[in-house]
Amino acid sequence: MNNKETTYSEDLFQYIKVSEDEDDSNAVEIPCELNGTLLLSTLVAQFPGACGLKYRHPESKCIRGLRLSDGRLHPPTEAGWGKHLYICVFPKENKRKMEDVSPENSAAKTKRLEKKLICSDLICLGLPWKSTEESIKKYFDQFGEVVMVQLKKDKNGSFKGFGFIRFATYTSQMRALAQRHNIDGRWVDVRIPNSKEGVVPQMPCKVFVGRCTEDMTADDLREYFSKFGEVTDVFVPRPFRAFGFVTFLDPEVAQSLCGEDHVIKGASVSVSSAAPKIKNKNNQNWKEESYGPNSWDGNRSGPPGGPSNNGGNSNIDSLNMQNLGINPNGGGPPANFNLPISLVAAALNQAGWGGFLGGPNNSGPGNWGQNGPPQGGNSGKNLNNNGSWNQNGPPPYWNQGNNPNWNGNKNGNWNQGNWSNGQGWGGNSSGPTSSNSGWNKPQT
DNA sequence: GTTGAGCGTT
Repeated sequence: MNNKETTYSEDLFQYIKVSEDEDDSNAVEIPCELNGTLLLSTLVAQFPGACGLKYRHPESKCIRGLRLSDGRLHPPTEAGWGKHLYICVFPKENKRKMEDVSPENSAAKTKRLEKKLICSDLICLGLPWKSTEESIKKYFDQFGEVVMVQLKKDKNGSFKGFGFIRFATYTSQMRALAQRHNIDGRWVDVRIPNSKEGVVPQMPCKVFVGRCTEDMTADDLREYFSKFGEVTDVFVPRPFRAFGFVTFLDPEVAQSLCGEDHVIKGASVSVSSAAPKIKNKNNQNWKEESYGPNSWDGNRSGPPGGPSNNGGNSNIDSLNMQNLGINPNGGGPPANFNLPISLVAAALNQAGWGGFLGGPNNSGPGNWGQNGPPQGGNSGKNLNNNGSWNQNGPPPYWNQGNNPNWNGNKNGNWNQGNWSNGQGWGGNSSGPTSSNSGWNKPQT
């Protein structure tokens, strides 16, 4: 593909030795990419909080830093990585040992970590009654090492249906937060606990990709951007809108790409923050230019035929805060949102909330109620206190009227109509797909 | 014994 790949061809899948200091007894061998670079996300997966690499040059005896670009660390020379022991670089305020990530920190260390919290406990809501700490640990081990599971019980010792987990690494946590969870047939919400609001940094993982051409599919974007880091979601609106969204597992990868131009399928696309533009706080009309870096409107951001105006004030500042990494209310829509929730959901899902807002997005809803896809017909209680969907799902009008694309039936199930048939949300990887089946599955 | 929105005896 390029010269570097040729140059480093002997080093395909090469592992390099990385340690936190010059003592290599704790070194970890981590894999490089095909083109000879090392993804920062790969490094961070093993060394949470790491921001770079350095090594001691054998001749000069000096410490040399490695070049970091586009979320990738580059080998020190054209000859490749050599046999050096590479040493992690941590942000100055965050210099610490791996053990510090564990919850058993001293108070002083914990305080120092507050500036850049690596992991948080995560709350798991809606766990099956039959869950045990062992079974929950076993389930979440697929996302990375689970260092804590606490299932909450009442005074009688009976399980209350929720609990807390903690991963060893931020990457594992991100991975778990980035998708839905079906445990023993139940949809389980995994979220940052309310108690961690505003404490745990919620960096935006989603970028806006502008100047897309019509022949660029979600798969094209995924394939291209995967070389920078693990892609957890891609959204390409159809009909053609000349933009898309790509969500990375690692927010640092997302940030590193912002402001860059990239060539995909012979066309230059621009990558920028997915944070929505603020136009007019009052009377948001969700039309052209009112949202998104390059203009996109609320009408088309949801399935065609969805509600088209809001009829109320909105709290877009909160929305943007979320996109900018501020998490005022635990990841759900602002509690005082006055927009029709359908629009909010449609817009937010594309505005960078993919991993945290429930909705047709394979980042997965942390916030759908226990019944998974919304059930129709309710008395207006559509949001719980966190602004998440409750069991009743969105308002009845999602399922009524002349909006066949929102739902082909009125019984409130999302498993029919066009959610998965190529219209509206369907037809791209952001809608309910086989990889996130369960949109169709009622929960008891 | 049943149940299904929530936020943790640290």
